[in-house]
Amino acid sequence: MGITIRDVAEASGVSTATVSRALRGLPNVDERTRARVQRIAAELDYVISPSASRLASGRTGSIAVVTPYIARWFFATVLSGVEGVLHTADMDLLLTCIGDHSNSRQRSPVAPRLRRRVDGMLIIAVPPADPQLQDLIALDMPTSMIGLTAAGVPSVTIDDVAAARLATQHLINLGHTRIGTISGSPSQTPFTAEFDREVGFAQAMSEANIQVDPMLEAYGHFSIEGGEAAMTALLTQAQPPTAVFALSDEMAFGALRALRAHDLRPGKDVSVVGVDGHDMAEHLGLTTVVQPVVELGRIAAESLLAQMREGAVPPESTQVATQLVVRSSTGPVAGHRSVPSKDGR
Amino acid sequence: MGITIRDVAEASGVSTATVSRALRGLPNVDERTRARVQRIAAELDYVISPSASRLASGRTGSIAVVTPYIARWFFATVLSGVEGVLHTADMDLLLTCIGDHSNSRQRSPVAPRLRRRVDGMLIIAVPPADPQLQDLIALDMPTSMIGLTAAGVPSVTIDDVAAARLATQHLINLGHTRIGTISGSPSQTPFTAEFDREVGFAQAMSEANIQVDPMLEAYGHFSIEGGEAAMTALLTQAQPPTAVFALSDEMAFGALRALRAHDLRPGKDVSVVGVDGHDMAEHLGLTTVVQPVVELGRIAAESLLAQMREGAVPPESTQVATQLVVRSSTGPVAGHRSVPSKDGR
DNA sequence: TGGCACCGAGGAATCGGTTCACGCAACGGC
DNA sequence: GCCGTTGCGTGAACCGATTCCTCGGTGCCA
Repeated sequence: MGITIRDVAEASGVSTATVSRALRGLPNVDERTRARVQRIAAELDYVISPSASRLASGRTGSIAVVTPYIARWFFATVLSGVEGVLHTADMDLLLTCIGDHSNSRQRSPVAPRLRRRVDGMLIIAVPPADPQLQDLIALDMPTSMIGLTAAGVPSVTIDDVAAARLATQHLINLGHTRIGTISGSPSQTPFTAEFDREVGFAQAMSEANIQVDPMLEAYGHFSIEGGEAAMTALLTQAQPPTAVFALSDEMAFGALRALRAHDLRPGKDVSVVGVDGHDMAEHLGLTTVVQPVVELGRIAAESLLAQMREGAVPPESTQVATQLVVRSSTGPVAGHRSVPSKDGR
Repeated sequence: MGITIRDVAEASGVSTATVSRALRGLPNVDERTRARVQRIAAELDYVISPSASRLASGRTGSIAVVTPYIARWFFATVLSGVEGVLHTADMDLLLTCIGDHSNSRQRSPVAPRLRRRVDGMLIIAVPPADPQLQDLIALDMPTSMIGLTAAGVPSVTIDDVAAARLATQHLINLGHTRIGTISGSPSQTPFTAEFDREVGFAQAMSEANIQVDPMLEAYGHFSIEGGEAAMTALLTQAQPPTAVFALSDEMAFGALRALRAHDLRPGKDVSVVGVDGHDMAEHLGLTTVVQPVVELGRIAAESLLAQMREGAVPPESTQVATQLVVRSSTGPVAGHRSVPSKDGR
């Protein structure tokens, strides 16, 4: 029922070898012959069989995207950037969710499923400690990572340390000194970003000679609910912070909600800054350090394709610039006259 | 360099035919033989070549997911449900973004790319008028649709008419009569859901003998910004509505924001209800009709797999129940004593 | 004019499984 | 004792491209 290359070859009066070369734009085909073959293939509505092509050539023409979550904003947004590039490059995108640590046992390991099945891999922000990560890297195929670094693997990230410093310095510039943090979780396997953002915060604080008060550190597990609970915990202290740095926008959203529940005005009574540039940040008036998430996906995909094309390994890592966007959730500490800020770029 | 089935056959002292059957759990293999083959395959770290298997069997073991958006909440959430099922069924998930109407010209048509490449298709809420949709259906392969119906194709949806009625009746029960709507757009290619939700609204209004005021209809293009603009337009009328039904949660978010900008309290001065059950709805206190989005994806994927397994076509369409969740964004109209509501289920 | 490089093209081996058609042995029923 | 099953297996023909090797012809240069 399917038209094969042989049908096209017969109809064009050439060999299958020539048809193959003609349709793929390879050299050693007369342009008139090529045109004829293309026309006849179109007339016959011929579609190449990917399976046969893959078997014969050894190339699969597909890329696996491995991610711990699909529906979460950051991951879905990166994915859309990746998809655009792969679509244009005419590559198949195999989506594989590795699951987070909590349910990864229920999921069959993904590495074996990828062997012989794809030509390359894109890995999105899998926690470095995830046991599956090593298996993936051990597959030893062209790979590019997003929001995650590993020795010997090209990656695309933002400078999380710098981003956190930017956010923290913004609060400091506004006169805040009692600055709380909402980070992920003390024990669980952290994302790379989590660790770096904590470092950036500490750096900014120490540069400004402000002592970090361990009482002002709360954990929000990178979720909205977690952020809300963390902020509530901070607010109910004897000496609550005047400003809070949330390691992610989603936790910052929760923090804003907690403020409202306590009848406190964001940016007036308590300032909140996040990191990510979540879609909703604008609509909630959240000051945040924006990272170009779609771009992250695009760049990583391009880098992977380049890697596969040449064999010349691209630069180990790319870092993408971030930008502080000030909105209403941050403001000067009561009684402080703000220094005209030159944040962002 | 790769281990082939022949290597396994030699090492086990059987033919490749037997190895093939043994590893795939087919009958006509002695259990002792099967165990031995499995052990040796494992020892050799043998991985079947999907390309060869596909070519020989004619089955690809993969499913295409076709969607207009990847990063938007509804689509990403459906996708995560789909992925879970396909992962468990050991099927490859080929992600293809068809693009929305505005940029679909830049994108190469997806239908030809899918031919001979997948065993089935899942189509997520593509607007029925999208020209690509016909090409996809014409591929004539097992298909299941989500949030979209078409003659002869099994689909999974919510009852959008009922959902809209539920939302509208809730407002009516609270005593509102001047009820505005924020729908998508008057001219553009609508989603199925858009049309049905408008119908449901009209039904509920006419059942309650309330005249629909065409001045109270605004367009929000299913985006937050659009919803904000639409609500602003409604508020600046001579006789603004006391309640607004937004056809999607995202537009409702924009509406809430517009309220805040006008110093109006949601649920007190103006009530807002949405449809979707967006993650953020809870955190913004939005009353909404919740649809089980992950479930939608799961059911559709299961239905597709069933369709492929048997050949017995499953029921044309599944409709999933929705639930009204009342939060703070809706409240009785000023001076009205609410009837104890029995909404939702 | 002989030699050489190059272009366009064909023949056929190959990729690595799947599956059809059949072979062989043991077994049970009559 | 013969025959039809049933259970296990094998051999070999595909599946539909890709690609290496070969080959005739042509134009160019010495």
